[in-house]
Amino acid sequence: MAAGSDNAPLIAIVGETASGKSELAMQIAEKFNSEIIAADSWTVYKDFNIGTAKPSAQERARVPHHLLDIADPRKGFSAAEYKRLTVAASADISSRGKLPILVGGTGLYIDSVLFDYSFLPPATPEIRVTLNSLSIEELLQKILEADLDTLGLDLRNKRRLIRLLETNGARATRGELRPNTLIIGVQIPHEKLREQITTRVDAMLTAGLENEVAQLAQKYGWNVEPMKGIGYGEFHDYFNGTQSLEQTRERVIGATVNLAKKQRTWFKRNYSIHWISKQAEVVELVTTFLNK
RNA sequence: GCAGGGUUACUCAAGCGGUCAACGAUGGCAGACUGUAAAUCUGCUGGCUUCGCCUUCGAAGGUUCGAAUCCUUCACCCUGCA
Repeated sequence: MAAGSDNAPLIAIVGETASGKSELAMQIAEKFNSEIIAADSWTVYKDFNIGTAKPSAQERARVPHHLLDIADPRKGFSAAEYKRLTVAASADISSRGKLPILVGGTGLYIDSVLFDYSFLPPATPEIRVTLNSLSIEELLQKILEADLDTLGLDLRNKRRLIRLLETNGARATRGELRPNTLIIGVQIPHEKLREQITTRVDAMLTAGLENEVAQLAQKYGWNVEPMKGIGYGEFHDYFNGTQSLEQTRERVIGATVNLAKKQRTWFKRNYSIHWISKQAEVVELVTTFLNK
């Protein structure tokens, strides 16, 4: 069966960071003979463990997890690669008679799979470097000269302009929601989320986040992509001595809260999500879905 | 007690007679989003019956056609001399 035409049942559990979706997914997975596919742009990187809240070895022993530790921090990663690997993993899980559960908070990655995004060819590094050095005005000038259609494009977002030039004006497309898919959204009150984020950041610090960051900085330097992520980048000033550990902690918490907000905004526009607040509802939803 | 500096919207901070409901930053809210997405970008952020009106720039008076901007007094804070 071609990966793209795989129509076996698929469940996606989405939500803000620290909303409790991972634990929920574990329970559903154990109950329904499933395997989990992480839908997270940071847990794909190997060696970045504590700060990304990556599932532990014990959790992975309880339920098989896919798409973790598959990217080299030095090389970066992309949504297109994510889609390809996830579609394949999902088909593989289904072919073994198990239920794939997509779990995560990276909206673009999730939607790329659920709505069959058609990614355009990747950029060539040399061209990107060149385009990156240009100003927005210069990029617009080039777009004008190439007579590319800018309809609906955010002309103030440099990355979008560069991408338009790279694809020579081609636009990617988005399909309908994948058939036989159940999307569950975990939502909790803002106040409670903030509490859980604080608790989780403190747990990360207790688990040795500082030490992990120090080692990763040593191994990869501060410029690799995942090093700029929440829970890592904030430590740069701390190791420089210009910021206390408490200030670092607060910055990490603040950045996480902001991330949660952005995630909420992304998921809000997806009307196919079944938002739930109690776990009991989920078992019922999944049961009904599978018996259809 | 004398001399000088300060008091601006949630916070920080510009403004120094009209173009000021008041630059900017942070914070907050909302949104966009297809090969960097924990990224990148956008809008709003005194009140309201929102092409306009109302109430603001420590307080109260005053000068002026017109004041956050000038003058007087008062309150509080900081600095130097006592």
